[in-house]
Amino acid sequence: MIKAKITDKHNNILKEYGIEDIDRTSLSLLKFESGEFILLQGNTIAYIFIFLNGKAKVVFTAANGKTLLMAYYTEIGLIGDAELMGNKSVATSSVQTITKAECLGIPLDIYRDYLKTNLAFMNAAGRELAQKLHNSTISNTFNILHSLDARLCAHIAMTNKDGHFKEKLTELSQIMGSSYRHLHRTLERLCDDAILEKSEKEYIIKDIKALKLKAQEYGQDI
Amino acid sequence: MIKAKITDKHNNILKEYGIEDIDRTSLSLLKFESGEFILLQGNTIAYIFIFLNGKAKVVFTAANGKTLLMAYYTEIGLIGDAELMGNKSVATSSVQTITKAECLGIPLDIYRDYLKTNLAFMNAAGRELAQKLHNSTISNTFNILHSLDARLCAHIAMTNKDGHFKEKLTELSQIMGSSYRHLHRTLERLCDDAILEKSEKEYIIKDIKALKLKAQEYGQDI
DNA sequence: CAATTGATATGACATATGTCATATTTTAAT
DNA sequence: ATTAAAATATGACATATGTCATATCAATTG
Repeated sequence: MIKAKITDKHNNILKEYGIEDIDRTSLSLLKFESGEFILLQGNTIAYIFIFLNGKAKVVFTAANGKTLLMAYYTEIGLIGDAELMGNKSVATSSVQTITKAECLGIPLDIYRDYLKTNLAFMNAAGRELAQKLHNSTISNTFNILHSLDARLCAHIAMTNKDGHFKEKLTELSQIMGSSYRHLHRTLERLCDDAILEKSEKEYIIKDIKALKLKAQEYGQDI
Repeated sequence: MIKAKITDKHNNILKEYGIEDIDRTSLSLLKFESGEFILLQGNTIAYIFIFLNGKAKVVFTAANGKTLLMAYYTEIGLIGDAELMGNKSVATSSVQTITKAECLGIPLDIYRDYLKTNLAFMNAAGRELAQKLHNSTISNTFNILHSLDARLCAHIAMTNKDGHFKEKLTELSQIMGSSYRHLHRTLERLCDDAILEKSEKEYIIKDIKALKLKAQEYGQDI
């Protein structure tokens, strides 16, 4: 992750969150490579982030050590808001980029009190938190009602990089909450159905329409 | 549901939410019988509620019409906060009592703006919303990692009324996201294992320890 | 290069869960 | 009380998913 200076084009974003009068020199534009962690569950949170662009996944590590996929960031949104609002100093989940991504970082040592006494910000953060709760509900519903097949298709569609799908399957089975064996079987079937095609080192998405159809109305983001 | 007047003993609760200076005569103490709906998904929300006592379940109706169990209210907490914070005028889920329950009702036509410009309330509501999101995450994780058996035990333990378990099984299978057939099989097995016992019209909880053990760390409430 | 480890691949079998059919019982309506 | 509708109960079978064993392949290290 490298730090850069924020520019005037970020002004309207800050304004959306009601924090346009914040000191620009105390903010950072953070550029993450694919695979980097923006938040790591259990670690102290030093910044609240405004996710700007790219894609990231939210994963939660359960008490038994299993790590599960919870949500994605694909649009502008807050990271760390749940912890700020909940008065938690450590991250309650992890956020890991799956493409290059950019965030604005707002240092909490300076601005925690400012944010929590800023009505416009509290309203914006509350609105996002409500949306995240709703997304979590939708996701929960989807998980209960659908098979790995559908969840996997949703994941592949979401993480789609120009028609290629390449992830470490051992890890993927973990975050999808399935066994490696079953994940592999399910991928095999998607190949049999000509939705995917296996090449040497990755899967090619051959039928994105069918993929999205199987993923159905799994319309969660952020 | 019957309305009653609030009393001085509610003052400290109002204070916890930073709304102790609200006009008492505009508030109602609402008493619900078991099975009544405090919120009905899709209906306009006229009040934000402070759940005081009793037990209630949060259920969500998906696009396909299936209704699923999301959470419980067992302690003091807000109902309708997600909609208020998310600027939704209609309920995004339903809340139905499973015992007698009491709520304070704060009429939104009068107090919506007041609440959203009240920093203490916004902080309290934000804190609760963050907690609900976290509970939803825990619940989601539990659902992915565990079988109906464990989820059912958690539900029976949660709704336990002095050792008796009596619910409409067709409806229960719906909200647990399982088929009736499988729910019945699972209850049968709990009887085989002497955790439940079937009597004429209900199940008796014979081994609450074993029940809670199977339900594991499903520690979600509100 | 050999050896070890992690990742991928696959068969065999067990358990979880869904679907369908169908019978019985209970509840509600006439 | 009679009938219709809803709820309960259960068998049979199919599909989803997990566990275990094992083989191959790739990457890493000494």
